[in-house]
Amino acid sequence: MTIRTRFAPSPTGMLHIGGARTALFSWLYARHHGGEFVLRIEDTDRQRSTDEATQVILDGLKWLGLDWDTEPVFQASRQPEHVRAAQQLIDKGLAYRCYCSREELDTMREEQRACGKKPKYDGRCRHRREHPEGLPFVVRFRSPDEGETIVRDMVLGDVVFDNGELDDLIILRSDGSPTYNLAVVVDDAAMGITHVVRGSDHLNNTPRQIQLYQALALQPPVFAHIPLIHGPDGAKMSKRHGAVAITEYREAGYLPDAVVNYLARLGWSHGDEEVFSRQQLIDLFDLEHVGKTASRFDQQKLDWLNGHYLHQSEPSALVNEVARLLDADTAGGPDLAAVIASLQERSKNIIDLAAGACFFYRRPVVFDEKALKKNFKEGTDALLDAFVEQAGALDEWKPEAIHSVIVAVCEQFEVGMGKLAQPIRILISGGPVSPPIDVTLALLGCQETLARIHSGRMYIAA
RNA sequence: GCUCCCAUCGUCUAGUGGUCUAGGACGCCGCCCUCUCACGGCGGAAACAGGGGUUCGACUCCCCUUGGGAGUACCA
Repeated sequence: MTIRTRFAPSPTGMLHIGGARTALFSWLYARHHGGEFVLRIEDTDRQRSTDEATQVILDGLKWLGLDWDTEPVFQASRQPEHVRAAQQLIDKGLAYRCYCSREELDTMREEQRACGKKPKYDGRCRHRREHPEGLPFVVRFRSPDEGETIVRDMVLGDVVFDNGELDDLIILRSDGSPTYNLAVVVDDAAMGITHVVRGSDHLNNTPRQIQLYQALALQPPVFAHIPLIHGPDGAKMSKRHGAVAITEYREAGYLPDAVVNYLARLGWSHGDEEVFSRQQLIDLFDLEHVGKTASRFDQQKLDWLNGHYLHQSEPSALVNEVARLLDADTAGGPDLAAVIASLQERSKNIIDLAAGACFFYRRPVVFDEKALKKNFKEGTDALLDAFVEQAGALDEWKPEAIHSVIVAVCEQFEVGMGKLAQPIRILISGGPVSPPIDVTLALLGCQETLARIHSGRMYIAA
């Protein structure tokens, strides 16, 4: 049997890190087993679904590299199927029309809550015979009163629910549209989904869905409820709790491979290992090693992993993203890939890279006051004069040659390299931080270096 | 409130009755390297929530307590 998993987000909110991990685990499970991974947009709530959210889901998955196998299914388009299933249940006497108003239901629940009981529909329309003309109604599933329903979960093991706890849920709204539990069952069955991997916030729905599978005489899939990712405060990820659209991570300078690796390790593990390529993840991933405990989102570890992947990247592979986030025109300046190479090991994301690259393409207009004060002392001018003279006479403007000049000048004046390197660095970049000074100057070019040193000294003197 | 889930360093986790004086990673602290910032190297502090059982022996199995989380919609 071919394994087929799906990711079924609702486009009512942005796809965040939690949803992205659910998609990742689902995708990994399918890819590991050589199966298929499909996408279904659960847009049956027409009021709250937005095209923007749908776009974030699609863009986010593409960015992460989680490819899906067939055209995405928009659930709303399958409404006729859902209605047909509901009718089938009515015909079998397993569903019925309920004419209770929202107000009536609200009061009922309030009363139950007041008595300390779990709010449940009491089934007052179950045995109603007459069908009043023109009165709005919903369709409810007649759920069994006796016995228990067992969810056999690949992550959590067997979870037993007492059927008495489950009330008659609405499967068709008064406008005739299907609700989640009906649609998800009908569609998962129709799409041939073999394994449902989803967040454990859905665990409580699962016994209801299993009952629907049984009522519709359909084969239920295997379930795997993965623990949720909580925000740094320990609460569920939501718009309110620091949940950021997954696409924001791209803007913040993260690499998709790093995000994927981080997300995979949140809940899943493989011994002591931390770093996994995409292919290793596909080869090694399994549901057996997914833990049961919820985890917190740890930005620092993501940052570390991102740095790791950034350091390992080919500079040329980073050019486009850096250019996209760089606030300067690179035309006429040093080769961006070479600049990136010089900056890589001291950056942990694309934003750092872009920020560090900026001065290569734009002359500094202001100079860091603190750095100036700290590094420009009495002897500095003499050092700079000597450097300018000797560097200007160089036949070859290469790091080694530049390095030799700096060393020679410092030896001549019997001072450490920092006495000269720092003033130069500040003059050419505006601040006290850059790649190694010889590499930086080589990249900048002889003419530009000397021009900046000159104009910088003029500015400071003024 | 009720139902369900969960419980190892601050965080992510390894650990499936003895190999645990509990391992790794991030972060943190110290040292080294050093032209800045980083990278890197070395070292360190840091956890089995509590209480009962079961067992010759519990981090590992069972129960209770406590703590955390989810659900409880004509949302998904």
